[in-house]
Amino acid sequence: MRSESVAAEAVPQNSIIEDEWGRTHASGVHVGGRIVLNIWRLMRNEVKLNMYTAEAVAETVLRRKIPSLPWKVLAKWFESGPGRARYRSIQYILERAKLNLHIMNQLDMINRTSELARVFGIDFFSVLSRGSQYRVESMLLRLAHTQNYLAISPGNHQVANQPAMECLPLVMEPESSYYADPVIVLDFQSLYPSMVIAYNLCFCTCLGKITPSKADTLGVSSYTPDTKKIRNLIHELLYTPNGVVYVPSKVRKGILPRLLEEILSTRIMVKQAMKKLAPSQQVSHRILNARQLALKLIANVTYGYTAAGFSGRMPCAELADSIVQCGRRTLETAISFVNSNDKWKARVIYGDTDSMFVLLKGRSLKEAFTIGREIASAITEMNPNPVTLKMEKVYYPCFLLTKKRYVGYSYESPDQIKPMFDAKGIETVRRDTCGAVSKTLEQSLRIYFECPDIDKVKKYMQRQWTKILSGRVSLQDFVFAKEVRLGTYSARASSLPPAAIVATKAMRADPRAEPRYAERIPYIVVHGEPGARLVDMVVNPLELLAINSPFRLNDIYYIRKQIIPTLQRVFGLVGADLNHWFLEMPRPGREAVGKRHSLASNAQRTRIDYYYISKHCILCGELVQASAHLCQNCFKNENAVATALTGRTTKLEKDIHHLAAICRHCGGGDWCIESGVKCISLACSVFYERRKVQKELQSLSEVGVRTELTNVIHSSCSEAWKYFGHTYHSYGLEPQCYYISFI
DNA sequence: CTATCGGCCTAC
DNA sequence: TTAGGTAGGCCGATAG
Repeated sequence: MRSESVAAEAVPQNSIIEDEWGRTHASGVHVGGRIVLNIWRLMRNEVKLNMYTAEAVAETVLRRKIPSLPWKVLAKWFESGPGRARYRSIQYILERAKLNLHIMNQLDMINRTSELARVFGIDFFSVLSRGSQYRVESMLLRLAHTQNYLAISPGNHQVANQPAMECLPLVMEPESSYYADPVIVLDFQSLYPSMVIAYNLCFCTCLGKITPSKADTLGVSSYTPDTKKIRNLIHELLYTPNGVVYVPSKVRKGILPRLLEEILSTRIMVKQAMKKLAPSQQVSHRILNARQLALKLIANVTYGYTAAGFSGRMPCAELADSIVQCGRRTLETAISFVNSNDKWKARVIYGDTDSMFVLLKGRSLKEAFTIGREIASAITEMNPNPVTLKMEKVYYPCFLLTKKRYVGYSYESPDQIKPMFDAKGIETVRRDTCGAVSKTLEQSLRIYFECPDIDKVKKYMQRQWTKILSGRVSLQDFVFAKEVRLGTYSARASSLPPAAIVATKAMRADPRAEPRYAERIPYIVVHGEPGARLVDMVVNPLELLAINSPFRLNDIYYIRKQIIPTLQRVFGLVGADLNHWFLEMPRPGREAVGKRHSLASNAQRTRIDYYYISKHCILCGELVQASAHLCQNCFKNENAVATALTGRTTKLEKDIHHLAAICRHCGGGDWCIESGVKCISLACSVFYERRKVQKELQSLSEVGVRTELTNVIHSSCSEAWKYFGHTYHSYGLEPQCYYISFI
């Protein structure tokens, strides 16, 4: 999203000094007396997307497709003088400007931001422009004043010299496996705020470390505890597992516990108020929901404030350690309680910071819910207020892969009929893989969860690989998009990351293509010369989508480096060997001619695929030599060729007509001032489909007149065909469509 | 082939 | 002047 201002007039940009912070945080547009919102930056926090172009945001937020026209086309239209074309170019820009308002409206940004401002007690723009420390301080300071505390902030050197934090949250190493039995997931609700309240942990209740170390500091200030006095009173004090002592609340109630108590109890009140609302009171419901979310947010970042060692204004390592260590002890106690309680015959198989995964071997879903509730209330009972263990869900079945990575079918109540597909940390929820990986992974997991028969997964995957190898796929599923931060990359590294390579290449052609800091730049992997590194094989998707592109999708890279390793990590746990599945797979075109290949020759074939450009006969799908359109058999049968070509061409022309009609309606405008649709939105599936059909049509039109010539020349130069486009040109041939793909 | 590092993204 | 944290997995590249 390039134009993001909600501003009438902008001062020249060079009058503002753009420093590092401005580059990474500001909007780039400054208007006196106005608040300028960078909607692109706002959207990054609002919705989780692969790319944040206006088209992508409009599609998810507004459920509306909008066109993306190249600047070149717009400029040409505008310069064509008064008339329909110029009108269209202006209308296009106006539509984009209005889009900003629609998006802001749809997401209720202004009201929600205002609500945050009210809850935290800060001004509107600070909600968006400043960090969470500011919010915590705002609330903390206000409360501290009522208790007659005076706030004095430490200096930079004091913050820098504070002792390092020593305590770590508990992250269990899971028993990586497939679990066919119910696994209940229990969470401590707001664990860290609960610890602060339950144990009265605060800056103002901390007496320091009782086990004397070299420390003559507490947090950022110099302080030496009177250990003798403290030891004498130890039975009246609170002693946390990291060796720090706090006064109990009856002696002095801490500011932090008081603040968090108010936040949590207010949140409960707000949630109760929400339940009482009539269905017609939607506006009030939205406001109350925004309010309770704001309260949850502030409760959760309060711990971060005490632990903000790098950037913090008032961190306290001992306090932060106490919070972490109390939390850890709470979880560890709960885990060993479950493990040692024979009546449940349960075993904790994983836990992270505040959560517990409990395996109930041989039990039913219903029994799991009963036992889960028993465990939750038993452990809540064991702990001081307001510590609460809640049964979140039951996985049935699930895979635990590694720390922070798991996936399962989840049930939130015993009467739930249809389970939810719930994945954490794996490729289905990550944005550093492409659609081909996340979709095949999710689908094969669903297949396996529905019926744990690995053969079904195998069949499914082999079908997908066949589709990929024969090009019957949308290139949209092969686009990676990763954040690029130019200027932050290590000078010692041999090359930039792939997305940065593509970005800098675009900047060489046009300096205005410089990406925003942390903009997600799309790229796609194409075939390269033998031994090429990944960074040598990445291009802008538009380069591959161009009608006369010399590039070919590196299907083997996607299968062998992306899809297989990802699925292997999951299904390897149930004995699958994905590489073997791939090698024994019937190859595209092979079935058609009834040939069977041994494993060895398939392995060899795979290597050849990797190094040499090959493609498929447009009629039977048989693998053919680079840029030949037909296999030998089809080539010989002239009549069949003529009939097939005519039929295929007619169908494709119908397809392209249909697709163009969709594109004409997109955005409510007719963009066909010239012939052909000009939109190049990488967020739009229709664009990929349109290019695919166009490419095939073009090569079909060529095949009739060029077949003979192409076959002759290419049988003689196939050895030289190693350096894709370059060699091709040296033979005086127009680069044709290499990406023919259908069966 | 293994160890290590930089980069990216996620869980909590 | 601005700026919550740590743990942790995995890819790709390079050095040994």
